[in-house]
Amino acid sequence: MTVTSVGDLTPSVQNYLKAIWSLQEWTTEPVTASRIAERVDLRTSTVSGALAKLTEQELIDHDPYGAVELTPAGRTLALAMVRRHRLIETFLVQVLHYTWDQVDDEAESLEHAVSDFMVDRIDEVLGRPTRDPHGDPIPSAEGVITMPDAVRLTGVAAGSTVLVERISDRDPGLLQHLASAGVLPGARLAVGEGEPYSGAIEVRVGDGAGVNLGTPATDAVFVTVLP
Amino acid sequence: MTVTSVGDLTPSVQNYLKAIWSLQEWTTEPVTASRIAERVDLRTSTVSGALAKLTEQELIDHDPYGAVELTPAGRTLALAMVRRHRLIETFLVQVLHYTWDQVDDEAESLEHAVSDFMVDRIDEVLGRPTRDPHGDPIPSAEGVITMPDAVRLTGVAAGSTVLVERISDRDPGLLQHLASAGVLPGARLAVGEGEPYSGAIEVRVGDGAGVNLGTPATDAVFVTVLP
DNA sequence: GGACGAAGTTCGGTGGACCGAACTTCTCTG
DNA sequence: CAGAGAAGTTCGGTCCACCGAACTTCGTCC
Repeated sequence: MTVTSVGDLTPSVQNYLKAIWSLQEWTTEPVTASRIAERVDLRTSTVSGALAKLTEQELIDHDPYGAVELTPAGRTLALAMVRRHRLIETFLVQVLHYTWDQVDDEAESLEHAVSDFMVDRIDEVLGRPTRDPHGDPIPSAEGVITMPDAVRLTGVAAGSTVLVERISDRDPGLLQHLASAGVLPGARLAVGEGEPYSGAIEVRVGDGAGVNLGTPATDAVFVTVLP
Repeated sequence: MTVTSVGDLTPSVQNYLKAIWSLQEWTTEPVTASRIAERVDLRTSTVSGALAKLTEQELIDHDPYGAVELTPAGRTLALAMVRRHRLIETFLVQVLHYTWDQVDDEAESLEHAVSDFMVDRIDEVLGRPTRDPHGDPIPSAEGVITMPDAVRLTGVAAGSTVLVERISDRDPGLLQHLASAGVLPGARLAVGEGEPYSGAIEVRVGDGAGVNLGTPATDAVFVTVLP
């Protein structure tokens, strides 16, 4: 009795799967119960119980005290949730004129309520987009996702010119700050030195003025280095 | 500690309030526990318990074995849910190109997930509509609703010309049938005789061909009689 | 006015999702 | 290599929403 549609899952299960997938989207750090708990904002005791059920439903592999991994079935469902989330975000921005720092919360609740039919309609109306407003890739209806090979701005050498691929943070304040500085997906940045030992980087957007970005910000910005 | 926003209510409470309001939108029949149960598709024992809680929250007036009535606070919240529902339906039709028989189920789940902010955005994008795709009036953000004074097609005398104001049914099959016959809000109908004692009515839409409508259909169609 | 059936209520029980507190396991460090 | 602290698990308990079965109330009709 394998689950085939994400609509058959409870909202809570949908959330766990998406959280687990997200936690390993951009790193290879093992996914642990406490990291999941932090992500979904629940106690570890709650998560621990949930992991047992997910294991039983064969959506994850998890041996006690060990790391969590999605099974193929779990991954497929998680990607369906990620697809929902990112399509909804894109829709909110393009059709309802949300700003990109407003979409996450709204998408978080809508993603559990929309039907597969509606997801497809949204996809169609938007012209089957491949990136969401943060630059994140949108999985296809078949569950295929192609990750841009981007690096964190934090590690980029001074003097480089880079293209912003995606902004990973969910904090609206930081997103607003980056947006007002012009650091958006698709922007071209000239990377300079920061104040020595400050951990900050000086960045010029297009041909505009320079901005100083500290590590919280540079960690959130993923770029490809241009030749 | 009076509730002010519909978002503070549980989905279940939201449903009860909307159901109670809907049950007295077009009739003055007393709203009873069993009618509510039928509407929300739950057992009367469940509804009975729920009514006790709603009473305690001062959203309804209900003395045991008696009829149910919304308090002013309950009515305001119910109207907010009706507003959500009808705006979402309109949005699904106009923006996502749903047909009018597809919108009800989708709106039913979305209405619990959207934020007040999103409701307002939808309202704005649609140009602050006053009727939904079925012709039902949409309450304003302030909770004002103006009912068209329409009558059921069932009672209209042969020979009249009428304007379709609204279609009240939620059965997709009936809605499709009426739509394909051209019986839509805004349509002009010439009402004729039906087969004697059949309970049916012959109706001509615009200048098209005639259709026979039985009572299930004519009961669902609300019209104003033109001079 | 009494009895019957329909409508409504009460009550015990279920399942999901969550919590805090107590306990176990793991890991790292002295 | 022992033990402390962090991470993870277990367990009892809560709340919500629902159900079925048993019971009560109401209206009506003979």
